[in-house]
Amino acid sequence: MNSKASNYDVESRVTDQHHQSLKLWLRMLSCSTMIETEVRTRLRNEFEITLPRFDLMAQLERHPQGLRMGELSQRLMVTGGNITGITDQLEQEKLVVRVADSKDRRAYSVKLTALGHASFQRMAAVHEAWIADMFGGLSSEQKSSLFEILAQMKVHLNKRI
Amino acid sequence: MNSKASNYDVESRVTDQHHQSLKLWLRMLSCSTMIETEVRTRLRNEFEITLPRFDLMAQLERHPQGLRMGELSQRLMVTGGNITGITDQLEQEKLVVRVADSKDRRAYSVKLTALGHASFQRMAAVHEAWIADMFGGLSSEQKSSLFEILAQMKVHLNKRI
DNA sequence: TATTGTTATACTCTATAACTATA
DNA sequence: TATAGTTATAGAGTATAACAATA
Repeated sequence: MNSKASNYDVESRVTDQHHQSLKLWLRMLSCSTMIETEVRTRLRNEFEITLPRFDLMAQLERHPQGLRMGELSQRLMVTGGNITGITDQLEQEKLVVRVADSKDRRAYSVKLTALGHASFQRMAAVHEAWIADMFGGLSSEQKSSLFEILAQMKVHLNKRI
Repeated sequence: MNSKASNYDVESRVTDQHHQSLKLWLRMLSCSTMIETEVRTRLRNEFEITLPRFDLMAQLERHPQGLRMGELSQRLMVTGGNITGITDQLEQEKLVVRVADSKDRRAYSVKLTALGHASFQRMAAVHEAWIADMFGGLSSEQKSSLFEILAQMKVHLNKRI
């Protein structure tokens, strides 16, 4: 085997691997975009809520003691100004409240109101059923396998991005 | 086994399945959002192009004979007005041209220019390397497996959405 | 009348940066 | 000074609907 042939093989394998990853990415993007678009549409049509507002409520549901604006900003991965806007809207609809922090007068804790909690429970149950239906084409084993692969993927992404 | 116990088991299995799907979806969304955000940022920083414009060029690269505005609208899954805007920008930069349709004077074919083709080739190679790197944490077998599972997923989604 | 594409407009989501109040 | 949050603004990205030209 001369070096030219060897180099060629290596390069062609690299290119094949590249193509495999690219095709995989396009397929993955297509699936998640379809689901996300559908979820956004249904949330709007059935509950008149946007996805970022739903996500903010989901965070508060998991943290009943409340979260500060800065924490919400980190968790939802958007800058502070946006959290102010989303929180304003939800507060206006009486779904969340800003509670003054007793120790730091610059800060607030945002909490779900009783109405917000009830409202989120109702939406979350329906939302979960939508997702279960959309993933219903996979066997339980396939879902587990997908879950594991994506876990590994995420670890790798956190190193590269 | 009485019917109450039996019902409870069924319900609990349903709920577990629901939770499994929901967790899976959140993980998948997180992975694809991370990749998509990173790709958008890099395209902007390194090539001063947005993702929709890159995607439109990718469609034209695959269809050298050109595509009509309506076809682009379908393929990119956005409404016509947006295609007009993206095409205007790309045409201004001499990357695409509108070619009058000889048979239907209402219609155009949009094609890549020589500059557009060369420019896309350069970007696509770098883009593909980014993706290969981001998926580099998975073995070839895991990628194949992910590819197959997503294929099945997509078939199912096309029935449900 | 129906279709192709354009224009006008508005809304959501996001980031950046200047700002206020407090630490 | 530094930090928590707000305000103001700008720019993607998208949809809807009215419109002109042509079929």
